Amino acid sequence: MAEILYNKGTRASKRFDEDKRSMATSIKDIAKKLNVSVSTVSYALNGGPRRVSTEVRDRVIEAAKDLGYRPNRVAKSMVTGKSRTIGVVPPEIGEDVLLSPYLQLALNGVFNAAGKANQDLMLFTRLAESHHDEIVTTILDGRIDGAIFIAPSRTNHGVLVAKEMHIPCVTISNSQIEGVITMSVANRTGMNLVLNYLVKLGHRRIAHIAGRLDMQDAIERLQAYSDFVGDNRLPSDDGWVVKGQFHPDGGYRAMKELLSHPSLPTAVTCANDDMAIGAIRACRELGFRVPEDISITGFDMTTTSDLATPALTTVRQPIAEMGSAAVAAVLALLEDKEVPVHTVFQPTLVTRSSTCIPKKESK
Amino acid sequence: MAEILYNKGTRASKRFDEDKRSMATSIKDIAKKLNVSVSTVSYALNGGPRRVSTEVRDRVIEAAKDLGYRPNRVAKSMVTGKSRTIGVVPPEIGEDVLLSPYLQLALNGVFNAAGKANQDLMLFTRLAESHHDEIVTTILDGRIDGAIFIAPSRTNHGVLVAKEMHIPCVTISNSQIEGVITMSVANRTGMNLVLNYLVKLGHRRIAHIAGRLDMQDAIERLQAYSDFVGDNRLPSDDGWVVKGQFHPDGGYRAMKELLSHPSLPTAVTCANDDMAIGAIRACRELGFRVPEDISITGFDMTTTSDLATPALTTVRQPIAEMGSAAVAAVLALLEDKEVPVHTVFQPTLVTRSSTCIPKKESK
DNA sequence: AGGCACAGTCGAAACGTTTCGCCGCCCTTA
DNA sequence: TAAGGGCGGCGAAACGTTTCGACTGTGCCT
Repeated sequence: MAEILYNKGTRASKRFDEDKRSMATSIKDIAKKLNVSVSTVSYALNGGPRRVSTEVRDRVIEAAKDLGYRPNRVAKSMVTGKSRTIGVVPPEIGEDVLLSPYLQLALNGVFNAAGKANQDLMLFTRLAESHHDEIVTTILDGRIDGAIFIAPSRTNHGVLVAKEMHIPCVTISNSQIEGVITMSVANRTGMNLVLNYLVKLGHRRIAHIAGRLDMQDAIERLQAYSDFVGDNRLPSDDGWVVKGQFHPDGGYRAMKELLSHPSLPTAVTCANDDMAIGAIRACRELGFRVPEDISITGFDMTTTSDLATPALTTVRQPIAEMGSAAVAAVLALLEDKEVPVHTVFQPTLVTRSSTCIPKKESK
Repeated sequence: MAEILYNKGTRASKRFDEDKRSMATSIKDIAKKLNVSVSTVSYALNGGPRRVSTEVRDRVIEAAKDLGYRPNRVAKSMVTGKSRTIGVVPPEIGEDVLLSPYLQLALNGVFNAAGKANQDLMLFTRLAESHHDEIVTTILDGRIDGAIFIAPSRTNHGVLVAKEMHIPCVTISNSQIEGVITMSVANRTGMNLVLNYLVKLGHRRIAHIAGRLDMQDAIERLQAYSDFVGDNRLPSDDGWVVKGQFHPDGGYRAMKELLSHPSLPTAVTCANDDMAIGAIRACRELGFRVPEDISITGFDMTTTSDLATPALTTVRQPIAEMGSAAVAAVLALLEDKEVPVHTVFQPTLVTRSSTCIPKKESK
C-alpha cells in the first residue's frame, strides 16, 4: 500500500511525498534559497554562456554543495539534445552474446575509450530480429548521441536508419554498408598471412572452416581462402570447406565432418578462434593430434586463444584499437568533423603451437 | 562552418534547420495533422489512462506510422521519472575491466535478464577511485531506474549513496554492506567443497593463493581456507598463503613465490580461475607437472577454465543466475515489492583434470 | 550631457512527454 | 423533464534544464 518514491517529479509524488523521499534538490531550490533567478544559478554552475559575478557564483556553488545538488541529466538532455552517452549494439548471435570472446574484446576497447572520453555506454539488450524496429526506436529515442554497432548482421537495418536520421553511427567489423563509417580489418591480408605461413611450413592440402555467412567477415575470409587456393594451385576439394557458425560447437561439428571425409587435409584454417578451439577438441576426440597430424589456425587472437591446448596460431586483429577508433569517430561526427568512411586496420600473424610441418604424406 | 544538427530541439536548430535535419516528428505534429489535442494523441498511443474512441485511435496510430513518429524517451523519462534502463557498475580493477572472465559471466547474466525484462543497460565507464563522486552523480542523474554493482570494492560508496537516495540498488558478490540487497555466493561452502575433495584425494599439505583482500570474496575464501586447515589439523605454513590479486599474472607470481619456498605443498587452492591459470603456467615453467606434482584448483568456473591445460577443477558459481536475480530484484524494488536483503547461492564442485592423488611424500 | 558598451541579472520560452481537472454531449433513469 | 453518469475530448501544468531577449546600472568616450 505504502508507495515508496524514488524520484521526484511524478505527479503522484506531489500528493504525499516529503518524508518517504527527500525530494532531490533542483536548480530551483538553489535559486529560491539564494533569492536569485534560475538562470543565474545555471550560469554559475556551468560557467554558462553568460557571466556571473564571482560573489554570486561562489554562493551558488556553496549552496549547491550544501543542498547536495545533483544535476538532472535527463532534463539537460531534453533541452540540449545531447546525452554524453554512446549506444552499443552487440551482434545478434542468439543466447549469451556477451560470452563471445570477440565481442568481449571489442566491447572492452569501446569501454576503455568511452571512459577516457567521459562518455557512458548504453548497451542494447533487445536484439532479436523480431525487435529490429525496436532497436531503431531506441536509437532514436534521445538517450544516446551516437551508436556503435559491433559486427551487425546484414539484415540489421538499424545502422541505415540511424544514418538516415543523422545519428552518428559507426560499425566495427566489415559490413561495408554504403556510406556508413566502418572500422574494419583487412581480412584478406589476415588470411594470406596464415595461408602463406602454412604453405611455407610445407602444407598444400588446406581446408577452411567458415563462419556465419551472413556476416561480411566470414564471407571475406572464405573468399580469401578460395582465391589463395586457386592462385597458388593448391589441391582443393568440395568437402574442405565447412560452415562452423563462428562458435566453438560449430567448429567442433565442422571438424568432425571434415575428418569423416575420405580425403584429409593436413591443415585447417578456421575463420575465428572459437571455432578453432572446437575443432581441436574434435580432433582430440577422434584421436588426431594437433599439430602433428593436423595443423589448425584461428583468427581474432581472443583472450582464450592462448589458453587453448595447444596455444593457437592465429591472426591478431587490433580489436581494442578499433573500438577506441570507433568511439573517437562517433565523437568527431558529433562535432561535425570529417571522418573517413572506411578505416582498415592491419592484422598480424601470431604463431604459436597449433601449427607445424605436415606429416609425410601417407597417401 | 556548416552546422549539422542531429537532434531537433536545440534552440540553435530552430534558426536554420529544416533541410539538414528532417526534424523528428513529435506527438504535437500528429496532433496538428489530425486536429486533435496532444493529450488525445498520447492516450491513443499508450492506450493511455483515458479512453479514446476507436476511430480516433486508429487515425492517430496511422498518422504516427505515416510521419515516422518515434517517441522521445528522454521527455517521457522526465515526466515519469522512469527510464526502463538499469545501470551497471563494473568493479574498479584498473585497465581492461571487461576482459575479466568473472565480469564477463556476470555481465552476460545481467544482460540476458535485462533483455527479457525489456530493460536496457547503462554501463558506467568512469570507475577510477578519483571519480567516485562522479559515479554517484551519474547514478542520480535520472537516466537509470536502478543500479547493479558488480563486485564493488569496499571503498565504493556509490552503493550507499544510491541506497540512501532510494535508488533501487543491488550488488552481485559478497560485499555485505549494511542493508544493501546482495546476491552472493556461499564462499565457505565452495572452499569446503574443494578442500574436502583434495583431502579425500589424500592431500594434506595445501596452500592458498588469495585474491584482492579489499574484496569480500577474497577475504571469505581465505578465511574458509584457514578455518578448514585449522579445523582439520592440516599442516600449515606461513609461506603457504600468498596474495595473487585475482588476475593471472598475480597467480603466476604467487605460484613462483610458493614454489621457491623450502617446504612445498602438494595442492594449491586459488581464489579464482584466473589466478589458477597463471599458477599453472608458473608450474610448467619451473618444471612442475600439474596435477602429478601439484594439484591446482580454481574458483568461479569461468568460460576459460576448461580451455586451460589441464582443465581446471573449480567451483561453479551460478553467476549468470545471480545476474538474472539481480535484475529481477531491481525491478521488484521499483515496484515497491519486498526483496530479501541477502540471497545466497550455492556453489558446486566441478572436478576436472588439474587435480589428482598426491605423489608419495618424498620427504 | 548624451550615447554606448558591457557586466550582471531576471523572466520566460522551449524541449516532448504525461496526466489532471474540466467541459459538453448523449443516454439512462426516476 | 430534470438529475445523474459515462464517454470522449481539450487545455494546461508539470518535469528540470538551458538560453534568449530584455532590463538596469555603471563606467567610459566623445
